Amino acid sequence: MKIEEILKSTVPMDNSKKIILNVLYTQNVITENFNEILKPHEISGEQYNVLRILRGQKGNPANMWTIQERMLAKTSNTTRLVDKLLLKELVTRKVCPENRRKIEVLITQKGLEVLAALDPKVIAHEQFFSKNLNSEEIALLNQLLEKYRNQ
Amino acid sequence: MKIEEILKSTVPMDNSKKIILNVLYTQNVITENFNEILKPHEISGEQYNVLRILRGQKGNPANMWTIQERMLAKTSNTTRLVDKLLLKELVTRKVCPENRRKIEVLITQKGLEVLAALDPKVIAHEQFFSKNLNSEEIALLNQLLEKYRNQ
DNA sequence: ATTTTATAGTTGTATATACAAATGTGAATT
DNA sequence: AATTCACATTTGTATATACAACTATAAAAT
Repeated sequence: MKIEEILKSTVPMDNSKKIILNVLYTQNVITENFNEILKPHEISGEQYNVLRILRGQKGNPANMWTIQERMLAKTSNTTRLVDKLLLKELVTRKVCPENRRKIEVLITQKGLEVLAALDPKVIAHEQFFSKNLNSEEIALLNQLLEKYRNQ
Repeated sequence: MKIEEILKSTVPMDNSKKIILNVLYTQNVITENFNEILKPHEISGEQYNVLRILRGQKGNPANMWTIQERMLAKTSNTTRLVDKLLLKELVTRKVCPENRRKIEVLITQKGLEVLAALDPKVIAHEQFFSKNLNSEEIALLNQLLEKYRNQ
């Protein structure tokens, strides 16, 4: 459905405005859908994001700054996100012995199992949304988004 | 910048996953930039959204449901958003005389003035992001996003 | 007329987010 | 060695969001 119909706009919209609304609305649709997938596993989207970053470390610990810079929303409070994951025993944290200001965060076996259970659902989620586009269109959409935000 | 560089991904990513990350990240960039514009006017993005809907009513009152269905994020608590706008005297609310369950919300002169002050900044914001695309690419990006989320 | 069902909005509560200030540690300067 | 500066993370606090339960009103059914 076109964005004007969704938002029941009565006046015609500039294409530049439409992109903003389309990006914001598409993000909402994706996020709501993804939250449904996460709900039975009792983790939030941001917590999932942290777990993915930690798995990507392949056994190396990540400190708070490393996690922060790899996250989508840089404004998140990483300390508290890690606190929540710690309570669920999905990560461990300890002070770095070389530099006691730093914290070493690692994903646990339990954390890896949660991700493994989610993996097929996440792939299905990604493909669900792109199934209406052919591979050229998918590549083109990525290029246009990257070009769009390149200031 | 490409999304893999931004998120410092070490492994190559599927294009379907990239779209998700590109949409989420682009939304973050747009929203952060827009919040900077709103900050001096002391309203949030959601509050701005409600004011725009009310101005679009052209003098007709909007009830809570009408506001809700025209908002980007349908999960927002419209009552409390309107409460905040009421405190700032940007809207009025009264019980609908025909159906006392309904609430009639109207934008005030002060609300219209806030929007009027923001209008040029909002247009500049929209055009700032699309300046790297030509008009065909802008139209194409809208089409692809609409096709993408069409399930 | 009374009860049931549907509609419209509000409130409670728990959790999340935003942003600034504070804390603790290490490195550099005097 | 003491002071200053930079770095890494945490904490406080105010605001926002999510979701369910609740209240009030209207319409429909008995």
